[in-house]
Amino acid sequence: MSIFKVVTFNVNSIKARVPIVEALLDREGPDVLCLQETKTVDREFPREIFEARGYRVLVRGMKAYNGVAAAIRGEELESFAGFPSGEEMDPYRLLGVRLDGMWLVNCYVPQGKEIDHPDYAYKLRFLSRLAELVRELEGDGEVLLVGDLNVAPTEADVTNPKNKADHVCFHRDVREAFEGLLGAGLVDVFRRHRPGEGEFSFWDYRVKGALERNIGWRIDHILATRGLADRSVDSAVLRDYRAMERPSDHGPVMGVFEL
DNA sequence: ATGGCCAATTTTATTGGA
Repeated sequence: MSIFKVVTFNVNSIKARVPIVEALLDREGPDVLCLQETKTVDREFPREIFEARGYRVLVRGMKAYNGVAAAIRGEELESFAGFPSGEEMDPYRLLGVRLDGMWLVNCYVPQGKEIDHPDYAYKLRFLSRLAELVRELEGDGEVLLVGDLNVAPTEADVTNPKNKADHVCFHRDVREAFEGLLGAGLVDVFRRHRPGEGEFSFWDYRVKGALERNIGWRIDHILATRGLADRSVDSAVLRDYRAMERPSDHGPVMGVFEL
């Protein structure tokens, strides 16, 4: 029996977040750290902060936008970026890594902009493909899907849900798409351990005192297939990192498993 | 209460984020 800790963190630029990510690695010592919105081309990614601490790092980044990375302890057995038959930007939003005993999937789902914007249709397609991918990967065993899914799945996952019906992160269609992931066999690991209200992972910079007043969204998720979810022992939002100097607008989300 | 923020690039404005 060993402890396996995963942390997912939308960094909103890896270069701007080096001190916070270093603190996260040193204090939490995750086995796997998945990052989104790294906003940095691969040759400029600060691999050294991970490698100096004994991690291997897989990156798929581009200039200014998007970008995902995974820091892992030990060797990946196999990896991929994007969907088998996907779209141009998908590889900068989806990283799959075969670890010992599971497929790890790190994703940054498109935000969608507005309900009538083409990006929202792309978001729904992305989530639909993600559910399809999960079903395929389940053929190999357990699947751990983490990342910024840009969906608050229930009314408990956002402040003032009543006026968010047409929001691209809360619209009924996008919540239905999230349900499609659960329908593919994934379990909301965070909710298994934290059933209460006011559990958020994103607090908008623009809302004055958002963190102190806890006005936010739970859009960063840790989902796992049943066998893995049954071995989870804890999950939490690490909001201290949102309160640090020069923070991301997201907080890291942690999941702990006994494997 | 979605902007008043923040980060990046096309930088002393614009764009995207959620």
